[in-house]
Amino acid sequence: MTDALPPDIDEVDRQILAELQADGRMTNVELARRVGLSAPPCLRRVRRLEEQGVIRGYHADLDPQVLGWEITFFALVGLETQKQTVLSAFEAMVCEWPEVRECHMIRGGGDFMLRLVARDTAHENALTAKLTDAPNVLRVQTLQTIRTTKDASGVPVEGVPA
Amino acid sequence: MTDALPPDIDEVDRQILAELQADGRMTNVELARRVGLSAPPCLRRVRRLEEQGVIRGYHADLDPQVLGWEITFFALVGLETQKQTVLSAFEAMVCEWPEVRECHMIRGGGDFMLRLVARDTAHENALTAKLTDAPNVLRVQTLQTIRTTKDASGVPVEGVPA
DNA sequence: GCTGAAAAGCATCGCCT
DNA sequence: AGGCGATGCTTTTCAGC
Repeated sequence: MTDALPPDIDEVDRQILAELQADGRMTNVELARRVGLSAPPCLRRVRRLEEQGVIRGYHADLDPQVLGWEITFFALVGLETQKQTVLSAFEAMVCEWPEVRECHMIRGGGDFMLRLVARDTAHENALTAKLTDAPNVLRVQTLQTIRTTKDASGVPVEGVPA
Repeated sequence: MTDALPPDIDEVDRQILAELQADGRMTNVELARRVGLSAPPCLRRVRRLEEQGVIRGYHADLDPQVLGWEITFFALVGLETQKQTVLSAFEAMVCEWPEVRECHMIRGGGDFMLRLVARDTAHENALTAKLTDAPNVLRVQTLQTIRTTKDASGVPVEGVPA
């Protein structure tokens, strides 16, 4: 019933991760209280999880719309070849665009899934055109987000029943 | 050259947002130093941004693989109807699955884009089957992530040239 | 709206169990 | 490994500008 995890992460570590994923600015004293430890060992565990790379960082979660990003959309991009140099060049290009927030290679090469933000429809169209006109791009399918019901950027901390 | 933003967010606020998006656990003293303020007004600005909803929260960023989530994939789900009750029921169902991390309605109804995590291929297949067999689901297309080049969950804080 | 000082609370270290 | 106590820093409030 228990998962064998590569670095030894026990139940207390999981609780710590769940708490910090929910509130990354929680004080160590409060965190220690919640997991039933005193402050020093709790902090030692957090530092260890950071050093091990289990915790990769802490980020403020900002509202895109308030900052002027009215539109979130996805783009499925197909390239003309699967040549490694072409794939890498495409990745390098889109990673430099600030509107591109995520870039995932899918299905073994030649296809990418991007998540982008845009200020308005005109901006979205301009970005789509920029993608379509980029070197070696064969097709671009955009999927515009109408509404988002769940947006949990993190991962489940507990193992779940399959 | 300057954007007119709904709640009055000035250049210092933007700097604060950029810093906290990059490091959500930065101390207020360090943040104040970086934006060229003393600690008290800096803290007041952060609190105001939190109350206004510009900052929605702070989260630890965890490594999915270390926690046993080897696979991230997207699922494009088409429903049989666009009836509001059916759409809401589908959303409510998938939002309860812990493996579903994001749920976006796309293209005006009837279609959803999900981001999911799975422990292994068997788990992924089980999840896909569970989606396919769910009420009113017409088709499911899964897009498995091979590698991720950029994964910036946040948004650009500066306006960008269109 | 900012600065500066002061009080309360927190992070962090060394040592002990 | 976890807990206790001490120290220095941080947060937070409150006058005063």
